[in-house]
Amino acid sequence: MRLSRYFLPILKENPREAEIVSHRLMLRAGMIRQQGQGSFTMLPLGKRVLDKVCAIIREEQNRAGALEILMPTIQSAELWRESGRYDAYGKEMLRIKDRQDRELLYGPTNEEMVTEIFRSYVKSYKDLPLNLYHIQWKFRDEVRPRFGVMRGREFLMKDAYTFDLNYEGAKAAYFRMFVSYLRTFTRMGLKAIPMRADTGPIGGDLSHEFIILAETGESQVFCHKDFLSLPVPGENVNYDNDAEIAGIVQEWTSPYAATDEMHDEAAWDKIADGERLSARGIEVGHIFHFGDKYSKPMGAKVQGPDGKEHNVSMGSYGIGPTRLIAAIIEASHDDAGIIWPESVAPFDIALINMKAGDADCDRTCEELYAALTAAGKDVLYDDTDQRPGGKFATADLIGLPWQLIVGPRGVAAGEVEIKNRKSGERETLPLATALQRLGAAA
RNA sequence: CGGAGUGUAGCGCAGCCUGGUAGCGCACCUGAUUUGGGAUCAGGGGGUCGCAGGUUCGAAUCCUGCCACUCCGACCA
Repeated sequence: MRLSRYFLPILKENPREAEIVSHRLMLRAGMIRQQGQGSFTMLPLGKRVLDKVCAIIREEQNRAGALEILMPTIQSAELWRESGRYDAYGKEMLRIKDRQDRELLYGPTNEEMVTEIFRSYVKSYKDLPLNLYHIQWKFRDEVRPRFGVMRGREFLMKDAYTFDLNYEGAKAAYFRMFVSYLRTFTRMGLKAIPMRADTGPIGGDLSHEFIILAETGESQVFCHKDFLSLPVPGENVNYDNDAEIAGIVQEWTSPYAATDEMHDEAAWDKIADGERLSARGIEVGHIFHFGDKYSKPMGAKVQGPDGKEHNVSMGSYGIGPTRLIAAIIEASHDDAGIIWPESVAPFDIALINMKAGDADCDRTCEELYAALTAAGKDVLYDDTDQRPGGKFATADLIGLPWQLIVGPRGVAAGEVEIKNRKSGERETLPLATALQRLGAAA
């Protein structure tokens, strides 16, 4: 992509309304446009990051056996009356009426709808387990939206819903999502720590929040240092092997970890001083087993091997992609701007032409652009006639992992410079070597 | 929903107290000189001063009501 043809409305100054760093940087880097309280347009750069984040989520959901669907945003009040939640859900639910005066709502979540889908097709235990997920916009009329996309009113959400014959099956399904989440967040360059969450009236111990550590996190968290070095399962993890999956979950739930709501001072005190990690965290995912909470009132039953009908045992598993983007920035930035992990960077490389209009610089840049693009790299080519300082500042701000800098002095010597955004290291290299370094055959 | 605050050009702000018809920096357009870490000079365009009433000869400025947004709290992915 040529910057001269791109839409990248960067801001030099901090917008007044943005307090936290991710909100500031997303606005400054031209990723988002606020359209109202807690609602945002994803501009081209932001959309690219969102797509990368969603792609990783999809790959890991699919790998763990979940099947993607897409449910509507507008739901019928009828459905919610079946579960009893139409009245129970508070003012956060946006209730609307259509022209026939039918009562509708903009979905804050989809348990009822997915349960309705399930019950109308699935009648036998032989069709289980089943895991359906979707990535869809949700609306919650939050009392107080804040922190940019971190707590919006309209936000994108990945929700998976599992259906199993009994608790044992549901637990295995829960574990698969647990492991899938470990892989998902790791692939985004995040260290996510699963922490026991409050299960409320449902009870049990099958609810975890996945928290990433960031200085600006909204909640206080406590955990054992061991989490920082626990191995994350690789691509070859076998989701069909319940014992293997359970073993991983066992390993990841053994050390102490709790948010301040679930904090247990007694257990905390037993950990040696040097082993404790007390930090701020951001919740990026939440998994929850809720048994027959919806299947029972809504009649989602299957016939078991015993010939009897069983209410299916369910769970739901959320990840907020829009929130994740902000969380990644909170965890990875410096004074100059964002530092994208390679897996979610909107482009892989910023190709900077230091002197657009100079025949040698232009030609060299075109060659590099063509070679890198041919090698499958996403390149943002700064072909504008801005001054070098401005180009560097922009490149640092939008945080692409690599900068490939082409200036008249280097070009005359057959050399270009590459800079790693994260480490700040720069190297002057012959063209061919630079290409190799950036993953394109020379 | 309680408390605090802010709305003046695309962004950041001054002007308001003490009323006289709007200004600064950045950004934008034209031209010239520049070009390795946010250039310089000259010229130029852009504003129903959040909205609606009121006071006044005259309102960005004073008064009333409303709206929007931000921050703190209770709540939440």
